[in-house]
Amino acid sequence: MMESRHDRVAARSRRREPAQSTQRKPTMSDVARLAGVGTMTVSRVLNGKACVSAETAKRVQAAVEQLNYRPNELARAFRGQRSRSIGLVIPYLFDPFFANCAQAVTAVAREHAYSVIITTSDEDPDTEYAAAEQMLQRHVEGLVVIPSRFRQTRLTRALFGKTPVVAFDRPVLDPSIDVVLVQNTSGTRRMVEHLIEHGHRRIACLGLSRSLYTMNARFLGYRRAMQDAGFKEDAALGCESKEITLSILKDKLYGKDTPTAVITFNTLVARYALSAIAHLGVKVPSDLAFTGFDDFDLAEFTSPPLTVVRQPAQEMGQVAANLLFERIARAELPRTGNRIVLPVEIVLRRSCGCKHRTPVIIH
Amino acid sequence: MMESRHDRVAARSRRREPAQSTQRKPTMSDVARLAGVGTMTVSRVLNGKACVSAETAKRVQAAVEQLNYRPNELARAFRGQRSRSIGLVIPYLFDPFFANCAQAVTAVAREHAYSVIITTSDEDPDTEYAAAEQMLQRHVEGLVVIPSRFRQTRLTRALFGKTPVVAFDRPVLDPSIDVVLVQNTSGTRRMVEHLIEHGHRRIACLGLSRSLYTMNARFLGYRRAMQDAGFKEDAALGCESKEITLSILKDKLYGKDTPTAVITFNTLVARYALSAIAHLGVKVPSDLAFTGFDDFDLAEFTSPPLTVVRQPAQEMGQVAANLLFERIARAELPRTGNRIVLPVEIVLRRSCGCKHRTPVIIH
DNA sequence: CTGTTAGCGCATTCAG
DNA sequence: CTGAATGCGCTAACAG
Repeated sequence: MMESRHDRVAARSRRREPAQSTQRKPTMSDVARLAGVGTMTVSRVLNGKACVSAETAKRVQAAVEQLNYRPNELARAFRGQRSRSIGLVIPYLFDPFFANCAQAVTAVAREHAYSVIITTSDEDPDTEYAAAEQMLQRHVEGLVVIPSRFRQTRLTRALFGKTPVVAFDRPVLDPSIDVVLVQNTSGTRRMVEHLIEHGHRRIACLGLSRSLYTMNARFLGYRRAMQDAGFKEDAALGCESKEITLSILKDKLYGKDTPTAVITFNTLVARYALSAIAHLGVKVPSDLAFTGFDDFDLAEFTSPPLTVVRQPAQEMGQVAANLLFERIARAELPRTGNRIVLPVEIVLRRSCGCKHRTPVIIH
Repeated sequence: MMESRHDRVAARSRRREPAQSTQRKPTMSDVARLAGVGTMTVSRVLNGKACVSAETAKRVQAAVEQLNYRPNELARAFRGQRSRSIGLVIPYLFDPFFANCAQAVTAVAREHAYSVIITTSDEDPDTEYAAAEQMLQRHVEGLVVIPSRFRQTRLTRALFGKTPVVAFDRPVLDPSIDVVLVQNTSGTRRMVEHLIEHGHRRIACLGLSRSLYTMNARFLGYRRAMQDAGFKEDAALGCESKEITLSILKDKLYGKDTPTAVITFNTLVARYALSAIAHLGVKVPSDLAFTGFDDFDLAEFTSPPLTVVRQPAQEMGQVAANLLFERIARAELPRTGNRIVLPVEIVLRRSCGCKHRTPVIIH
């Protein structure tokens, strides 16, 4: 029985001998052998540790080139407890707003020479949870996430242990987690106030469920502005589809107390509403002033150009990612996380009733 | 000296003893100890190998739950030579077209329980190359990539070795790499033919450099249609900015042989052109018929609604990812790769001169 | 059905 | 300044 084991070992060594030109990727010891040094020396050269003579360093470099050696990041991460990767969890990628956030995060990660593992949660808390868990199992060094529905998200500090997490666009319940937001409430309020300055009194808002943090925050801004002005709220927060939105809008516009202005709470709902408005033959802004939350590339070319609250998507992703890398560098978790709120801009085009030939931006 | 080593080892064992409630994540041997079995048994249970009695399996499960054990994916990947991850390299994420592609890829990956490492190349061959190399070092099992400029991309089979790669949206030079494309040329040709049917003879095209595969392919479709009809080409393929596009369009529209119709080759250029057209006060479609390549969410709400060639972004990502997973499963590389071309649709709205109240889609 | 042994490729000890 | 030994957590290959 000793025999058989010996044989195996021998076979193994034999297999390893060539180490060259076979399909197997070269390892550090291949490099070491070729350079006539120990593996540690190679490791040191690769990691730029000073304590290697220029002489040997050069020999090692040469061997690396010759073998076209590339360190196995997997082994390195496994051994060194540092995976040089972060996780990114967002609801969707087909929403340009989220995509812009993601772009910023990947850009920051690249600056730090980190990889990004990305997953879409589809706004589903379970998918989100599974994604986070999966990333943790991959030992990401940190996580940037746009949490799904506020009250339902299963993301907690307990799950993450000592892995830093930054939430953005929407907060999580756990106050020890950093969060980066935009001025949802005040942005919306200012937009509604602008509508009021145009002389509107009956202003409707259109959005999705208030169980989404941003929807609720924007609704609160709307409510605040309306209450301050002493006007009556007119909210429809179930615009889940083009059809539903059409029927909601039809009811409103053909009913009594017809609104003379609306604000939509995101681009998706704006699209549904625009579609309904076109269908109903309503003229914007003469019959109905139209405003939205979240700018988009072609907002200037809709008819009429849309007045919107613009949120800094890229900046938000960037700030969130930078915050995460700070945490990673510091390697200590705060009792209570940061809460950063980024300013929004009001972009006045013509759908609100303004006559500007080019957009006017208010900070 | 034997002493000292012995001491170290002893210290180590001691440190390991508790294995409980400390910060350290539980390992398989923690589970094994708790369940009173060997680590292999735990491994087998976790990987669903049948050869474990239901009895022990249950004990192991219980131990896993109790310790809240999660396997270390890094170790697993390192050991098993299977990282269960793929790489995704795309030019940008802020372009909705690319973002949609990415969304589809991540969705397919999730179905396969694979992670996705994402990087944006910014259309830069060097960044792209570095990204690919980085992913290879992380031992992704495959790569899905939208290559940067055709002739410059440094992505080659040699770089990838036996790791499968699927290119999409744009091909690579290496014919052994699978590629998924859309009907760029014929789509554009059909669109131009439609313009011709509307009675246009002087049709200009606006795009970016032909060094981008898609630009060139679309230009070829334009050229083909114009030549077939016996009309003169009028191409401007340097629309790199809003300003440049404005000056190009101004020259064209105020010059002689004024075009009566244009086709833009992507959404970015469409935006530049739309801006210029608004600036110049040109009426669409009466003064100038307008068409584009690549549909977008709000194309219906521009003024007038835009007629475009619609390309199946999500489907392309999906097909590419599925192809990759096939290759991964098969574990053998083909001499010559697949070349899949997906059909596009012509979406007739009103900017081309059609009077449709709702879009008409031609397959 | 279950346990033992060994090693994936690297970097952290420690000893020269 | 350099090298040898050791083990990260897991699983393939065997041995019982």
